[in-house]
Amino acid sequence: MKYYTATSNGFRIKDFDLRHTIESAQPLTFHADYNLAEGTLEYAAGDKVIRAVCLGNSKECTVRLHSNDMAFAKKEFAKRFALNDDMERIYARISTDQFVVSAIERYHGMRVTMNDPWETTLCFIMSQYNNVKRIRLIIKRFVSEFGPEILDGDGKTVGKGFPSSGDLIGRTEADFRGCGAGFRAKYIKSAADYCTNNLDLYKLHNKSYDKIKEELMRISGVGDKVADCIALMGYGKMEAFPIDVWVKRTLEGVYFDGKKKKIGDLHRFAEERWRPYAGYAQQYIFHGARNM
DNA sequence: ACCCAGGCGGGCG
DNA sequence: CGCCCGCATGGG
Repeated sequence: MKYYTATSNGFRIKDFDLRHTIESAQPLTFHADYNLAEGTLEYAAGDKVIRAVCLGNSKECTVRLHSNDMAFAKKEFAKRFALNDDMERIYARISTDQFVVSAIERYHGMRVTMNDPWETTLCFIMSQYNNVKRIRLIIKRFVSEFGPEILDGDGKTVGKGFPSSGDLIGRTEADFRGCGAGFRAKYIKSAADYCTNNLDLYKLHNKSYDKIKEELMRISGVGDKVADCIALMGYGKMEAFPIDVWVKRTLEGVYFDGKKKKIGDLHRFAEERWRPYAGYAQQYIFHGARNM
């Protein structure tokens, strides 16, 4: 049973909502350009620019892709937007109470995206003690300042790619501060060096959630919460349940009568309640909480 | 003007 | 261990 079908230049997809996915503050959405009125999206992936138009509704929609490498674009889009996720099964599992059910109703079709591990790492280091609007501003500056040029077939520049860790080697903390990274600049510098020379993020995919998190937390500037975000949105580890201020406040308010709980206790609660899709529950709780 | 933002590392008891 | 503090910067 497939939840989407490929067409010559795109997909027909069930239970997919581009808008809610883009607005839910995931790595791709920090640098992609999205036009709500037109339903259009443009983003860089690898050394390509991909454009997409989404028509229809969250139950059933059509995505038309534009790219000079359609095979790559289809593969990238399907992976990035988690088109293989069985949303009916996921919704059935995490619909444990009215709070989650109403969040699913409001944001039906929102996906937990699968992003490049380094892209995810940089984005979430940038997210600490920051707000979504400003994260977007800073990440876009990083792309335009440090990202490699993307060329079309005729050698003309059509955009900038997301800067790899190697692209940041040779840049200084001051360069990153110049983009508005602030006190996070030292973490970015350290992480770029570490991920270029000491830790290959692209060799962790087949490792366990625990092992991946342990490796990620060796990066300066990556703690428990950011590591969970990377495990979830960079490696697709659904047992990851990032607990930020929004999620913590919401869990305490909805499930613990407003009483303060320890992060560890909340992790155990979420794991028990929503496994193996705790990550999806988190994304709906987070997005729901932020929009109240 | 003042306050806060998808936390983290470091220092302290 | 747990707790508390400072941290750069742009927008409300």
